[in-house]
Amino acid sequence: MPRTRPVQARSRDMKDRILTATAQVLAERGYAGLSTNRVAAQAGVSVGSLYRYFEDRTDLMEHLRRRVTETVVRDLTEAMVAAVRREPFDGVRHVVSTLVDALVEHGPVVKALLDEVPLGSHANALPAVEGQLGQFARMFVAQHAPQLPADEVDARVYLALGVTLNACLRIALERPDHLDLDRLVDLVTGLLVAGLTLPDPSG
Amino acid sequence: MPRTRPVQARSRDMKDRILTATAQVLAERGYAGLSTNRVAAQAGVSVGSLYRYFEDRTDLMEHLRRRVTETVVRDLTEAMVAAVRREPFDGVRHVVSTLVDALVEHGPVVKALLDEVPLGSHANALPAVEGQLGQFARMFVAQHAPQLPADEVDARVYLALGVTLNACLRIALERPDHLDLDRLVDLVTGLLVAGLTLPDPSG
Amino acid sequence: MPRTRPVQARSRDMKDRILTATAQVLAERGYAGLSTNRVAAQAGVSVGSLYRYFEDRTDLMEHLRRRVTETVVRDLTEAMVAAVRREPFDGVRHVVSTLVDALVEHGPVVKALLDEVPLGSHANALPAVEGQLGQFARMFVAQHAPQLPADEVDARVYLALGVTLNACLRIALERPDHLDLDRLVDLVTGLLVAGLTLPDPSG
Amino acid sequence: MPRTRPVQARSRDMKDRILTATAQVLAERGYAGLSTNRVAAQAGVSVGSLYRYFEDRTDLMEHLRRRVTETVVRDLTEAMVAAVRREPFDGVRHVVSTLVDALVEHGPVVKALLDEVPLGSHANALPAVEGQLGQFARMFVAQHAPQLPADEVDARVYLALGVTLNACLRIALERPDHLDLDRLVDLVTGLLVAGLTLPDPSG
DNA sequence: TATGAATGAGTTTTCATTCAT
DNA sequence: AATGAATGAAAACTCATTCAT
Repeated sequence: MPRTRPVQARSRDMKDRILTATAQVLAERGYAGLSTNRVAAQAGVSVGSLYRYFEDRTDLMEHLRRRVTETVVRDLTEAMVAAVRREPFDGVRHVVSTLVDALVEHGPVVKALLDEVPLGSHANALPAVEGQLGQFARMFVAQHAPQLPADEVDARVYLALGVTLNACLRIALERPDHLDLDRLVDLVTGLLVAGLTLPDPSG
Repeated sequence: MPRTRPVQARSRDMKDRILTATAQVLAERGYAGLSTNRVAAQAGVSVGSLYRYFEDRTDLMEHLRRRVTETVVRDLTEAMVAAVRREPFDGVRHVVSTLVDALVEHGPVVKALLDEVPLGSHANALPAVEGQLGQFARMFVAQHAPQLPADEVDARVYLALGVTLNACLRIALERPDHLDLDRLVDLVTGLLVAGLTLPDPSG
Repeated sequence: MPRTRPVQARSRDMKDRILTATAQVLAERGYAGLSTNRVAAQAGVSVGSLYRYFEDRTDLMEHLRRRVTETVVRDLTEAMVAAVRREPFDGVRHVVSTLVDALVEHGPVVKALLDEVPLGSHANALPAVEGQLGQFARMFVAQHAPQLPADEVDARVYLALGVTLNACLRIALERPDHLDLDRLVDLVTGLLVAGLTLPDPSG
Repeated sequence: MPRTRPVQARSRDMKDRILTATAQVLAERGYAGLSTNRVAAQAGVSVGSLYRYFEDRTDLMEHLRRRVTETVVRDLTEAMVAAVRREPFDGVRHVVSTLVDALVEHGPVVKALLDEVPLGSHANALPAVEGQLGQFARMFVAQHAPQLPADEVDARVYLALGVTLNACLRIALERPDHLDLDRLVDLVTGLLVAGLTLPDPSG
């Protein structure tokens, strides 16, 4: 019976520990208050170790992004599977609602990720999430508005992604108390469905 | 005939020069690469001068934001005035299109402004713009969907703002070449109109 | 009748104005809060002018010191003249009391002067005052302890100066409320008289 | 046999090195010429390191003060213990002499410490020393002038402290060559004894 | 592998001083 | 003479990154 686990496992532990610490520091002191030294301290690990497991401050953020993304994508995938068995509106609503929940859960980290992205529009702060959503949108269009030409679909999906992700972020991270979360989710759902399926408004 | 312009004019020049330099640095090296020294150098001015004209790094950003905001709001206001004389869809489209154009014009600065805001969703990086848009949305609802209850209006406007601003940002700053700008503007317009006027989807 | 006063007079006015402003700034914001720009502003004068009338920050302080010194020395001289007509103890007490009063009057400026002096012991922050006191001490010794040898007198005067000036500063600037000013002045007087006249303690 | 000393020892070395460098810079360029960068350079250490070992510029000065204070207080305590076994005058003289010696040893640092204190009278630049002296003065009064009322004792001790400390500083740091150190110590001793024990001069 | 002391370039900000007008 | 905009050296402090142990 080995007293030590295989190297890869321990390495995974360290990475996880450091990523978790990063998320904590982010939650407690914001992106501006993040420093590699602080992360290492929070993880109960030396800075040196942090640099053994991550190239770089950038690399660290990249991994954290990946980690969050993976969870959200997993949730989203599940929701998408469940969605196909429901009525169109209910299905979309389920996906939107799942996304909002996932974003709420990772609130501070997501915020930090957004701040870290040096781009104006933050839709692609979570590129994988966006990809997953895109897939869903395409499926939805194929099923409920099959008559749309390919480039029209591209344009609509492009917008729908940004709109949905941004709306969900707003709802998850900034919703004023007097607005009902469920109602907002309803509205986003309606918007998304309309945006994807409405006949060409300019036609 | 005086060889020197009045003090106030020169002072305005300096402020402008520094703000312009800030925008340039922002465009070239991003918000992370911005420093008071760099701005001063770019403006061909001493750091000391920068601090004569601006309280603070914060103050500098605030002024820059104001500068951009003012232009955009001015354009927007004009567009809103013109909009009331048109058909609903055309009016909205005009407003959206104007917003996109204004954002294109100030691209890099807007990006930097967005990055500077430590919030996840960047809808309110340009609060005045958002306010102006909100006003427009409320007017539109009052005119075309007067039957909606007050809190429903609140929720729809809240979402519409985020959605529109975000969509316009995406279009202005990140649009992939293969997507047609005008088509995207059409879509956003459609989305906005639908979002604001569609009968209660859950009802 | 000339509308303008002679140059020298106006120059004196400016100097005075600036020195007064310096004292004010000192009183309001302490030595650390003093800056040439601030002084100029307070005087309602440009920095340029300040540098026309004073070489230097140092020069400015030097002049301020001189100004305070002169007032204190004037008061002290008067007191000394009055002192010779009194009983020894009363005379000394009058001088000490006058010194304390003068220091109280110029409190903040004196403090700043002390802080500005790069020497540990502050006895000679006000060299002229010290000189004046020294003269008085020597007269007093000559009259009341004529038997002391010259070098003994030197030593006693040297100490008496420091002791007296320091004690008066303490009394004027730092006296805790529960200690009676008059009583402290009595004690200093006693100390001074004793220090100057007591027979050689080691002898 | 370990080639490296334990961490704590090395850490102590660094602190010491930096404090020593601080004292050197102080001695060479005065308090005004002190800067964290300069200290680090003098210590042959990076600024970063300085900030690893000291919170702050303030913290650095505080530690330096503590360091000096501790030595002086230690010497003083020893002297006080020895003093009780001697004749009154001899005992006091021993204490005074010890104080002067200690101040001579730490000359430049003490000067800087005095300059750092933003107060006019510098008696309490070394609060612990003053405290220690105060204790001694009270003991002395209790033993040799027990008839004095409490508030009179307060006033006398208050003055005695300032006077003694200031006189010792003068002797240690500024004594002109032609005055004999021992003679001055005698005089201060006499003054101190007289000041503490003389019957009420105003009575 | 892990550690964490050490580094030093870089940041924001202040202020004495100059000089063109 | 007077002005005050402009200067730029210098200060305190931070933090990503390295490397000897």
